[in-house]
Amino acid sequence: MAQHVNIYTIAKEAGVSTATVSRVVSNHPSVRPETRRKVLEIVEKNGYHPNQIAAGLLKKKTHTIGVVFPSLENPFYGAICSTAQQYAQQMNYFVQLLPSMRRGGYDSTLVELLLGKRLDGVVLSGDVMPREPENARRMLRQLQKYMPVVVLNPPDDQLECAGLVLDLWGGMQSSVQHLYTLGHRRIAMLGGSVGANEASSRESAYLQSMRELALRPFPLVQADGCAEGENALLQLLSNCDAEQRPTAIVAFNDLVALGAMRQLSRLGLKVPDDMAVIGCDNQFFGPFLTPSLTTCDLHVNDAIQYAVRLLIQSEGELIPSMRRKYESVLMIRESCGAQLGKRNFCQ
Amino acid sequence: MAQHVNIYTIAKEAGVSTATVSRVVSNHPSVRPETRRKVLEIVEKNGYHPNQIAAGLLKKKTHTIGVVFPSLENPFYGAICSTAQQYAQQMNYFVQLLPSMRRGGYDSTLVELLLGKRLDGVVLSGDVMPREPENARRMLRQLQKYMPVVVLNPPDDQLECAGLVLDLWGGMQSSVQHLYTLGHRRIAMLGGSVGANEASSRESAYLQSMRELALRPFPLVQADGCAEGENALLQLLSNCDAEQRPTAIVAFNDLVALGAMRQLSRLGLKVPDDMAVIGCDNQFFGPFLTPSLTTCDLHVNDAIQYAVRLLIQSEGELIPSMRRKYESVLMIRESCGAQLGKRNFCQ
DNA sequence: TTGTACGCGTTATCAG
DNA sequence: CTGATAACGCGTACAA
Repeated sequence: MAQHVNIYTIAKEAGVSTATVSRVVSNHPSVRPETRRKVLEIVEKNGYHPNQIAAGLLKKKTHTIGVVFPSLENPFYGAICSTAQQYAQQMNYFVQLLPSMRRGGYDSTLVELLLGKRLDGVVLSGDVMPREPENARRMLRQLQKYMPVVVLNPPDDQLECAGLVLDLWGGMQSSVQHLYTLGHRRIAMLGGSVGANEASSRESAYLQSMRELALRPFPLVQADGCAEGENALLQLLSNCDAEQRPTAIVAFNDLVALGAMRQLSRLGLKVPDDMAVIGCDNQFFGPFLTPSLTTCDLHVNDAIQYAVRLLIQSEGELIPSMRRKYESVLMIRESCGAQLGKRNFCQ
Repeated sequence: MAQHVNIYTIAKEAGVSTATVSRVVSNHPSVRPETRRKVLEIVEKNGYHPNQIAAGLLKKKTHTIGVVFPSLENPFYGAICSTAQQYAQQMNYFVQLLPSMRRGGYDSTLVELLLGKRLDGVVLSGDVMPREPENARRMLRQLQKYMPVVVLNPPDDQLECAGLVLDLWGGMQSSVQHLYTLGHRRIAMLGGSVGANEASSRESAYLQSMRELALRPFPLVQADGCAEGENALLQLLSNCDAEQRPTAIVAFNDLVALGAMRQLSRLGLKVPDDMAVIGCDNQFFGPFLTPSLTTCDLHVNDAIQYAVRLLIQSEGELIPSMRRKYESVLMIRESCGAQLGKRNFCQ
């Protein structure tokens, strides 16, 4: 495979200095048109492509931001990468995908990795933070010593970082409240990952919301993803007799909701008549299910877009510690049974 | 924000040469244990993180492969990135996301970009190739002069490149054939993007399959994505009277199929009894719809995994021009009405 | 307007 | 086992 020609080759062949070649390829104005033309000709002839690695070494800028996520299997993180990509592109930046190595929290190798890459900034999606607050604090401090960081859903309010906070808590609360308003009294929560921060947030929101409404919460069933959602529903129903079974479920996310709905249809239970379902995330497929899925939009796109903007605008400087909250709004569709205009909301 | 310390600082403070520091941090065996210990101590104390950019400059290796795609909105490309990411990670490589700038084909700036980044290789997903064969050929030649390339679904058999070919043609054919076997005679194709290569492949497969079965093809309706699928179905039905309407549709992909199914349910038409539906792509949500979606698995994951492997194993050398085909298999579920064991296949 | 020369932070080579 | 030094390819003061 052909060797890349470098700036020296071009300079020599064009009979000018490397400085001039550099000026030509970076569109510096102060170069005689004729010289420019000649250099460009040689550049074209030899197929010269300036080495951005070398340039970056000197300029201390990679024009690249990293996005760290636990797994792209989950479309939630896929959407995050997608949004980050789109917005970065507008700003003439690039995105590098950085999976967290260990399931459930990153270790110090990730910090080494990120710092070694000299990225211009990094977005940490919430679930990649270490469990132990002490570790999280230490890693973040180490990282932020050298690199701008934005954390999506920081696990801890005390953590010194720029944190964008999705309202998972409020989303769960509105969902439960909405179902209550529709007349439901036996409301279950379905799914959640063991020990995940967001999960515990949603779970505690569920438990507290139920308590405030003087309702008895159902035991939580772990699940993430469609297949697990299918199983979790079965497990939920097998835990109680038919008379005491929930009349409504709030799923951990839209995937779990989808799995649950599938299982319900298999069992011959109609959504929303026999069982109301509310998801969480507002994934693309929600409006197109039958019945369409009531879910909670977390405005994660806004958050990611802001994250990317913060990182780029920081210009390599530390982003001051702060929190910015994003509102969650319930997207009321059919699966919750709130057929607007057909049914009395407060029956 | 703190400056990164460099290898000189460490060397001086540890009282050794930069060469020794380099050997220590890269685990070179020939260094006295005591020296190593001492250096590591200084490294730890000062928070030294070797600059991979600088290392890459010398080693001419970025440990990064690029994935070029038209848009991450479409989960098909999301899955591609995800798979590439996972497999690259196993081989200790990284993935950089590279959107094609222009809708419908990349221009020469993309080549400049890729070459400038000195990536270790690049996967071009099919739809990013230029329309005009002449341009495609030229860009690919330019790119492959310096960088290993694998093309997913190359638009042209003559194109000199390593091409992984998904069997979109065969997938469409099996779908039509399957519906025919189930007794359908009025089979429509729904969706496709204007001028896209894969699209035209599927479209021509549809037309030819219908011809071979002595059936009259329905006029093609453009669509991609769920929302467009919804509309396309309406358009399809409005083009013919009720007696002549199709009894089965093959969708351009699973997104279009989902949109179509939604619209059908809105119109009160039952899938598969009133209308059989087959998708294409085998997206994650298919098994969990009601009815579950019959679709065509293209083994795109296998292809991408192989692409990444090829690129990494090429070690920077040109990958010989070749074609490797991936089989497509029909995932028969409920939406086509072939309820196995319930209905006679060859009625 | 153009050229010289140095620095960016590593690693590899070669001599000791 | 260790050190000195030359690449790697580019940008940019500074001088001309």
